[in-house]
Amino acid sequence: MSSKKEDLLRTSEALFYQNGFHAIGLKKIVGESNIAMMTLYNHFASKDELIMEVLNRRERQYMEQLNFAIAADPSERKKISESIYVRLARAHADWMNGRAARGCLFLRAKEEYGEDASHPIVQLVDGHKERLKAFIQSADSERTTSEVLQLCLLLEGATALAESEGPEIAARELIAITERLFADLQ
Amino acid sequence: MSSKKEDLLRTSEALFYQNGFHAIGLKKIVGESNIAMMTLYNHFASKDELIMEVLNRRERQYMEQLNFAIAADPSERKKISESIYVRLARAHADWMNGRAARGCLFLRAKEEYGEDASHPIVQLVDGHKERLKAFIQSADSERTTSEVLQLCLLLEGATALAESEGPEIAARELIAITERLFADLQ
DNA sequence: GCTTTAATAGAATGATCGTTCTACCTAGAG
DNA sequence: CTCTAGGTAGAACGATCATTCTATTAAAGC
Repeated sequence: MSSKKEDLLRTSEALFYQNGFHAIGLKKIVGESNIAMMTLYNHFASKDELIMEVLNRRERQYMEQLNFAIAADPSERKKISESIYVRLARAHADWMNGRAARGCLFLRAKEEYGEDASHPIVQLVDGHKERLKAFIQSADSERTTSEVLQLCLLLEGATALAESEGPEIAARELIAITERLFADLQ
Repeated sequence: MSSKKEDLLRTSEALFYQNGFHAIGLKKIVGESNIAMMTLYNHFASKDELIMEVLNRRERQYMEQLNFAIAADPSERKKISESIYVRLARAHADWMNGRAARGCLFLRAKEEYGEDASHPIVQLVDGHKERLKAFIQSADSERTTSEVLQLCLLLEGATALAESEGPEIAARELIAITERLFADLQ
């Protein structure tokens, strides 16, 4: 991938997250990305398509982080017995900790473009949430559908709480709750 | 209060919640409100001030609902022993159940106007979250600060989960978690 | 009846929006 | 050297934004 396109995507994600999708203009985005307007339109047909690529990239990175967390790590014997849900919560906490706390970028996209449910951005977000549920379900098949939804509720709640309390506090409470609710089964 | 102003505030809240603050224009708002543009500017100095009045109204209504839930109801003897946190969770579930599921309007406002932290809208939202914490703390003084934050996390999580799963499912899981975590103390 | 107040429709303003166009430049491949 | 592909700056487009102005109307208080 062109390094210009890389710059554009990274900068776009930061600016969308910081300002919102409608609030930020393409002029500011290409300015901060140090590219020309036509370079953006050479890579993406429209602002909507840029947004969707940003979201797809972000989903890939987030899922990678969750996936890494549940992949067995032989060097960490004592944590191996930790429940899978607690490990997922820790991975989500790690995700939050390095970043600005401005909510879930996917939900924010759905909120801004959701006036009609058939909008491609909305469908992308709905797909993301479905894939996340399916991933959690498959990560621990012993858990019920209700437990899957409860972990989703906790992860979303931590992301939202971080917006007012900061990521560290939100992460701490997320892990505390997850440990009480989803301690190891055996 | 003028009935035109009432109409305007009610319509504005619905449109802001449905579309987002930047995404909806004042032309559409006055159109749907059946008022003239100058009537809006007769009541509010700017769009920002309209937004802040909408948010203040919403906070008043939400807090009223929470307050009603913990006020002792002598006709409901069997529920009187229910923990205060569970009753707050039920009140939040009731709040969600009648409404469209588009997240927390306060956090959305902060997300859209939060590029600088001194923006009046951001300060209003921060104040709202602080007041909510203080209310929960004072509603059950036996609980620790950490437990206050945990209930906040659950309420925020339910609001977010409702955006993908619907309010009924989110409400059900919120109450299930709250009952497990915060059953009555005695 | 007269005055004041609030509301009206609609145009105007200047800014910014997403998108497109033009004309020029640069670097690497053949 | 020449060709090509991708990048450049900057203007232009029509649409929409928040805000203001104008001129008119309807109702209520004295």
